Amino acid sequence: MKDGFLNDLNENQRQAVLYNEGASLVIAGAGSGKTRVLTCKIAYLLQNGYNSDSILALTFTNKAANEMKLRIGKLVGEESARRLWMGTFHSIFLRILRVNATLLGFQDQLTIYDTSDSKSLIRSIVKELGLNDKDYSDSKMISRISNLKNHLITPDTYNSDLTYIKDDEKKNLRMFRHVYRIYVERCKRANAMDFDDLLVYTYQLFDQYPEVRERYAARFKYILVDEYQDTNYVQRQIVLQLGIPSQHVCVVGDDAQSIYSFRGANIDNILSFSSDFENVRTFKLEQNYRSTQNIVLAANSLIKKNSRQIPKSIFSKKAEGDKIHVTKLYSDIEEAAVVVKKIQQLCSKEHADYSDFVILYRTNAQSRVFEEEMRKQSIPYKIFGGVSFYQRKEIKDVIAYFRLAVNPNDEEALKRVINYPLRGVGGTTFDKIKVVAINNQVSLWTVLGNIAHYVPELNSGKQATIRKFYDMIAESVAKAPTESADELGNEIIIASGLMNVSLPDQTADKERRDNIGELVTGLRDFVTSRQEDGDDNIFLANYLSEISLLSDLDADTKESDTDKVSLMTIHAAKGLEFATVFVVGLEENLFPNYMSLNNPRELEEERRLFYVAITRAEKHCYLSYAESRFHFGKMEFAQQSRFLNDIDPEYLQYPTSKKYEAEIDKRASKYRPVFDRSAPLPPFEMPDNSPVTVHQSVAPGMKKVSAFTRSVSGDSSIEERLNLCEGQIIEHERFGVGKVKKVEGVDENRKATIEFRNLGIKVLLLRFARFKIIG
DNA sequence: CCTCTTAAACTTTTT
DNA sequence: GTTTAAGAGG
Repeated sequence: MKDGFLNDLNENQRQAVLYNEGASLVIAGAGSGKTRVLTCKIAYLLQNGYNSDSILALTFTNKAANEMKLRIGKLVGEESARRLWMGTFHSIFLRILRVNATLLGFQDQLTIYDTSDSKSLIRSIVKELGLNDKDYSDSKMISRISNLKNHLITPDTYNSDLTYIKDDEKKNLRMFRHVYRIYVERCKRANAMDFDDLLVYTYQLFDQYPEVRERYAARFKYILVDEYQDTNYVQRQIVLQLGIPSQHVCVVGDDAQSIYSFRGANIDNILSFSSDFENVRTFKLEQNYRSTQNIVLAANSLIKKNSRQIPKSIFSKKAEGDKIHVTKLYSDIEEAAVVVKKIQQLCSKEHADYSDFVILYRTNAQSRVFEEEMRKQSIPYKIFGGVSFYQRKEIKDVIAYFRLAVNPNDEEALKRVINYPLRGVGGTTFDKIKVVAINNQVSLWTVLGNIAHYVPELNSGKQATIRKFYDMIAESVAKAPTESADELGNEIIIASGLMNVSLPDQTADKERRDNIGELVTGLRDFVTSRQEDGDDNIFLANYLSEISLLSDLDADTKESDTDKVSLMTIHAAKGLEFATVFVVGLEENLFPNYMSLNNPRELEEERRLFYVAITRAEKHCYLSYAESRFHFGKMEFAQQSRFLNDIDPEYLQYPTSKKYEAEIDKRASKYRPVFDRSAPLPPFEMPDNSPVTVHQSVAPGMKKVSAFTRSVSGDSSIEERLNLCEGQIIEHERFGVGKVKKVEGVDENRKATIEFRNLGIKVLLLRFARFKIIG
């Protein structure tokens, strides 16, 4: 196709697309067609001599990358869009590191540690060093480490800098440097990288191997970066490493929408871009094509309250539109009910689609009440974020086995499944193995492979179980490089015994199995879709590196998912737009969040977050807050957010009419919280002649018995119990009445298989089991 | 020595 | 309201 798409651009947009002689900075206000500029620019480059694989386009979310690929595909054809190097910083760098990480002392099959893996490793290290986990909490450690990594401060640098060490002394974190050093060592020994490592090691690769850097710098003839205001120090450095030689770099961003400083993002990157490159041309996109004038003006008046920003004046030529509605409610429950009702109304009256609506909140925890209300009113909805599919326990279990097949040195995966399903390798045994591994500076896997040599004090039975586990994993390791991902995946699920585990709760058990089934389906889909793309050999390693960087936001939207109300955090909503937006929970301590109240910089970030929220709206924007809300399972009271006062009242509409107040009041009684939850409950009465005893409270010193325990008067003696025979009937303290099916073993190993009336078959170790022989 | 039950602690936002 | 650490029981 011709470059007809240039005609759809305004003057500034067109100039930004056409200028490709040197570095350029595009300051793009909310809704100003930023994505359009990026996609058109790439399409233009492709039509003017650049190949797909010579263009590098970096984004922050997979979602943004995929959407852009789709739009470029429409302009220039899917085939060349697919071959672009377009993706998140993390996924692109993983792709580079998978080829080059051996130079940095890694083996070729890298594992990615997600945040929970990192935390779990930190906890182990803190424990091993004998530090208390209050001062050295995993969250504190991980954020410190992340911060250091994002500023390219290695453990070596850290250890040789007295200012850091003195600072730690002052904060009573003297041992932190050891935690950091060991953490990095252990990741490396496990052949694993965390999210930050993907950036740090890429930087180091280019820094220590100039020929590698030159190769990639030459390959990427043009580099584009989306959301540049959200880049951190190391990301900026890598852009410099690759972009300085050619100067063909275009970054796009909006300082007003910088909302990731907690992750190390630095607004100054966008300000210093002009000095990082030569003769930078700057383009400003100030016309908002998304929202009505009222929304744009309201947002402008809000952001003006921030001190640091690049001057610009965003305007809209759309209709004036509604004012922004502000609603006060009694409780979080009422807030949910009113918002959902409003959506229903608008859908029936104005024939809006469900997908025109989004509910935005500050924290994921707020989604619950809305979810419940949507269910109750049977309105289709879709929650983004929160607990991702891949974060579910059963899925992480399966993935851990997959990870071991690809990289058996993966310590966190091994820790997770060495005793799941239960095989009798508990904490004590595992600790022994770990101590040996640390002392010998080898991985856990190495110890397991030669258990008799490393841990001779383990009895032969334990050694045998461990050898069995080792052989099972070793078999999958052997097959991983040659067998297709879906085949091997299925084999592993069977061999691991994960499907033999059943949960006591039937619904939970079914859900668990369904989820594993869904994972298997997903794996098969992944393999077939890759095969359709012409890749014949798809291994578990490919699958893992694909999913390790996926978040739930990226979950592919199925056809059936189209017409639904969206629920998400404001962070997740960046880059999206909706006809009608509800921003909920506008209360002090929640939004702005209490964590940021003491720090003016963080408070400004919260305000930018609010700015992002409002500017998602095309036509209607509703703000609401509740005077009371459940938090930590307790009722808490709140005041309206200071941010509501930051918007020029000219653009706001408070519902002041008498009629409205009456209506709210009427509804309120329905949702008004019950305040006397703490009042004493009436005594719980048990039916007469029940053998069940209820202990509501236990006097100090008394043995505690849980409620509803069937009391057995006097167990049989140990001799009687050890002489138990087949066919006898017993009554167990907890399990109730059962019949002895089988007795085996001698002396202290003597066990009985017993069929209980209510609970089915159990095996009891007679030395320990407490029961009474009743027949 | 392992496993189940109970207690405590915690939640900002994400690759 | 939910997930992880310590204690008791088998």
